[in-house]
Amino acid sequence: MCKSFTRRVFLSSGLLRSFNKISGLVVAVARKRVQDAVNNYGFMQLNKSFVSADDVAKRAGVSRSAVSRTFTPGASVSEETRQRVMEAAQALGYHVNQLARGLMRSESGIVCLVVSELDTPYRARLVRALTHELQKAGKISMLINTDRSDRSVDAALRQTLNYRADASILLSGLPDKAITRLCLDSGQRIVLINRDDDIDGPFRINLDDGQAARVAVNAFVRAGCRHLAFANSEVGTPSLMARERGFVAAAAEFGLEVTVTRHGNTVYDSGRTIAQTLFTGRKPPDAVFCVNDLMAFGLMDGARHDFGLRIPEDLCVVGFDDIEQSAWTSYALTTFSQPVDEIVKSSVAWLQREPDNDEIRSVNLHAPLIWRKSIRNKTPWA
Amino acid sequence: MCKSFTRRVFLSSGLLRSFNKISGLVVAVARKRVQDAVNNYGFMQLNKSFVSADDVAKRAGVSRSAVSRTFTPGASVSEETRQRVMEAAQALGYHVNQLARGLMRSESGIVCLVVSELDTPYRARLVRALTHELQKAGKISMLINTDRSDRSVDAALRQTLNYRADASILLSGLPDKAITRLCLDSGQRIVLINRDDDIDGPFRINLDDGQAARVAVNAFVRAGCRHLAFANSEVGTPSLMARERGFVAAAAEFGLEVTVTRHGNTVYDSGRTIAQTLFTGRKPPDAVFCVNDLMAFGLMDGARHDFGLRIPEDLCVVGFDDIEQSAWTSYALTTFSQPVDEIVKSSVAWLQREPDNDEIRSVNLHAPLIWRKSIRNKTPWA
DNA sequence: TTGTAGGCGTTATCAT
DNA sequence: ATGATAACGCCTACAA
Repeated sequence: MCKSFTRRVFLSSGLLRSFNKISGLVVAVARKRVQDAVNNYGFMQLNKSFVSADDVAKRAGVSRSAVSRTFTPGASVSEETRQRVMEAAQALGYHVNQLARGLMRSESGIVCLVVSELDTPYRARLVRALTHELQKAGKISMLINTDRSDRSVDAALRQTLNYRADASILLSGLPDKAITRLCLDSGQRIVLINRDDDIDGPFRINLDDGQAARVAVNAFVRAGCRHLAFANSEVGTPSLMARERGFVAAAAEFGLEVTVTRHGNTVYDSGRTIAQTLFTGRKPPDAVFCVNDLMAFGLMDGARHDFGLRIPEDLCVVGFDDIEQSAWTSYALTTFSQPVDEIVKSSVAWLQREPDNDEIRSVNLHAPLIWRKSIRNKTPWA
Repeated sequence: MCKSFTRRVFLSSGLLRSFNKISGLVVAVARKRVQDAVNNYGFMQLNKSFVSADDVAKRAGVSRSAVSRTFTPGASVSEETRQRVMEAAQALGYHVNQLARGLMRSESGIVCLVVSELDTPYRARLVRALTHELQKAGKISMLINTDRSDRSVDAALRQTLNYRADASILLSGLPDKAITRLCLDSGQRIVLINRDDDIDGPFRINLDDGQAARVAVNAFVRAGCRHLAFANSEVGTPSLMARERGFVAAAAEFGLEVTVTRHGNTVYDSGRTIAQTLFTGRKPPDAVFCVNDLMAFGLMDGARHDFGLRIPEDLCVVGFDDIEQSAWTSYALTTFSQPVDEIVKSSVAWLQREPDNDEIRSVNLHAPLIWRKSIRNKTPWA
């Protein structure tokens, strides 16, 4: 018999079974109710009804265990019973109840994605790729939005603990370090993307920001730029700061100074504001490395519209992320490409390893420079 | 005692309890192993260990039921026991196991978001807002990526059934109608956003596309445009087609013909391609309504760069969605705004209603026109 | 209000 | 290879 969750219409099957032992009459009544419901809703349209392994077992004439084994990859079942079970399952529309399975096994199959500002192009792309890859690996993703710093964030993160998530992937945001610890202690595997926290235990994925910054300086120098500037936000994420430090250091090797500006969030408007600051100053730059494509767009729009500068003739710009908009003709931004595929692949691969092999703990990926039209010399090293 | 899931290090507590009944000696051995593990991992750092309601009950000196009731909103517990339970729970770090709870209750607290092309700005914004609102409502979101039309999509959607999700919100993509039915029959509540499927049962949210199209025509006419065009993709989503039909119909009322073009997906490149077609034709338009902001950007870039057209002097453009980029200076696109907040609020509100009150089944929301600089007359009706 | 008992759907264990 | 049985952690009558 199928089980029904609906409270108003039927007796719950639990109750039904209890009655079963007491009196045949009551059972008959209960059956009638079910029949009525079936008539109301049409054939086999019971509200919120699920088929259990027990049902399948009965129909196939085997034990629950046989059913369980049929749906467990590494188990030993004879081909014949396997066939019969599958057939019965098909007919009844049976699917393993992951809630119950998760209760028994150590893994629930749930991976939780912790994200803030999901509508940022780069984040959205990453989440899209991650969910896809996780699905291919048979995992399901839970999305935790850490936008507001209310307590709702902590609550949500705790939720994933309550659902016994196997792992968490932290893309951004600032979940309390204590909660990260809690997840870790609960046996979750944790992946940190572009967040250089000093906690031990998670798998950390970072880009070689320093090297990228050096490449940017090189490109600018070869284009004949002399007045370098760096456009940063005030967010202060480790990876953002690494780009800044790297740029300043590499410029110093050429004997060049860098005008460093920081403003607001890492978004378009901040770039726009920085353009105002930079080009009204007494030493306007002829090259700007923006910590982010979004800021680069704002800076470019400001330079062009408010100051009539031509890019790349009067001003060279380099960004970071290579989001979709960078390829749009209005910007044609030369920028560093986030190796999204590599990030995703290595994350999921690590999640699938046995927790014992603790060799690798972090990975440093390379972000190649994508040449478009915001720097003068298209081929720097010919 | 805390329960441990790790297989390699400890005996499982289940085993431990069985032994408990057989021999005191074995128990002692098991305890010692646990102690060793504690020493290896540090204090209270057991691997994947969770506290159960039983543990809390023992510590608080009450029954399991009392603990359960304490964490069930509508239950009757005396203030005193409640206090003691909470205290014990705090000390032990107890959290309700939602997996087990979902097994008993009719609701799992899981809402599943079905999305394709998540990195589209509008989609990303919607998902961000949805997750936030759902979290506020105490729900947790599962993300289903329907990008590839492999069977992996169906598999993923089925997964949410297996996790007994309370509801699904379909933003896009083309999940098999049969599976939508399956979800419905399993008692899931379903919300359809901008997908005018003809299935009965789900809650449907749509925009008044026809009216928006009429407003667009009005705006063009008042700007003195005579040669109207409509830029569409070949995707053929109901809402996209509604905009097209509405635009053509409204133009007809003014005795104006519309050049309708459809190309590829609803993205930037398609707009670019359509610009080529439109402006090399023998009757180039002076006004284009793009079904989508992304296509509008492509069209604008094409018109400006490849044909030297000025916007809005030579060409007026209107888009749809009002994504972040529309406000960027390079585009300053006049466009219809997706009422994301209303969409999200009404979705979540409907999900929280009792399934019985079947009054409302669909909602039609208004998309206001946001005036920027891609149409000549800024104030059409003064 | 509280404790007891039984069941939710699954898997792991142990005999056979 | 198969079946019975005992967990997993929780909820909910029911009786006290």
